[in-house]
Amino acid sequence: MEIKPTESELEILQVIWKNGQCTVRDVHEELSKNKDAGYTTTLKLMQIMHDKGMVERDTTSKTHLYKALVTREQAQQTAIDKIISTVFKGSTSDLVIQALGHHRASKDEIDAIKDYLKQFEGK
Amino acid sequence: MEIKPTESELEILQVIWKNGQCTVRDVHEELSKNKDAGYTTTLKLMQIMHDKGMVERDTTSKTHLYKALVTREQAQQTAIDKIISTVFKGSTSDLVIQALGHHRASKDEIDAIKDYLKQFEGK
DNA sequence: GTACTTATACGAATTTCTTCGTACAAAGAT
DNA sequence: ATCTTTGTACGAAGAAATTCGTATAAGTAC
Repeated sequence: MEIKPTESELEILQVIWKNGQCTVRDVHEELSKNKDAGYTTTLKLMQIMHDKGMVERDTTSKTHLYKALVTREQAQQTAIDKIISTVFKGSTSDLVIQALGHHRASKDEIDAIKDYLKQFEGK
Repeated sequence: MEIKPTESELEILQVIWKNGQCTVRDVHEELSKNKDAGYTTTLKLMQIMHDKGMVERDTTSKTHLYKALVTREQAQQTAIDKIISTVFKGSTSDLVIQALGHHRASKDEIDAIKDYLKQFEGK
């Protein structure tokens, strides 16, 4: 099964990922901070996401509760796969170096990466 | 100015980046290997890209020659920016670690990254 | 020169994504 | 009980991206 959230769906997923579970209103309030769209727009999108199997919902009470079925990790993986193949000629290291070059990471982040790389030492 | 090639535009840019310059037919032949679309579809897309200023073309002879105006590096940067903000909560190191985790890089690649990180040593 | 192939131009249909209006049901307030 | 608020459902308009058909001009082969 394909996991390819659209731009708007990703915005919504971010909110759900952060909160664990959300009502349409929760999501809408959050999105309203940065852009303005009508409430029913958010509702409709979330319904479509449900149709696509991206989220599940608890309809016990009138106000439905949504949870993500697509994990952030899955979405990350899909996103990375896509850009590695479309703009990085398949090269992971190109991606890594480009990422580090333009988004100056903090010392902690650099350290985390160095630690991570240590596991490849002996190989 | 915004640089945001669509999915199809990226496929085309890849071919142009690889070859330096291309005719519509060059691009179309290449794309045909992996997907099937009509020749005029590719043509139309390239014309649109030209309208958008993504490519330039030499129309001296009947068969036009296209070159990219958007560089691969620009596209890479745009792509990274986007996924860092949409799925990586703004964390560059998360992206790097996730990338390294799932796309096992070769030893050379790992070394390249380590070298790259050395420049942050003293800081 | 005539027929055939190869190009570009471009309008328009299709598809996908986004946005919104309207209808209506349920819950809450008075 | 009725009015107001808050919620879902859903059709459909709008916008953006993709696809293709047809017209037509420029080369190529004979």
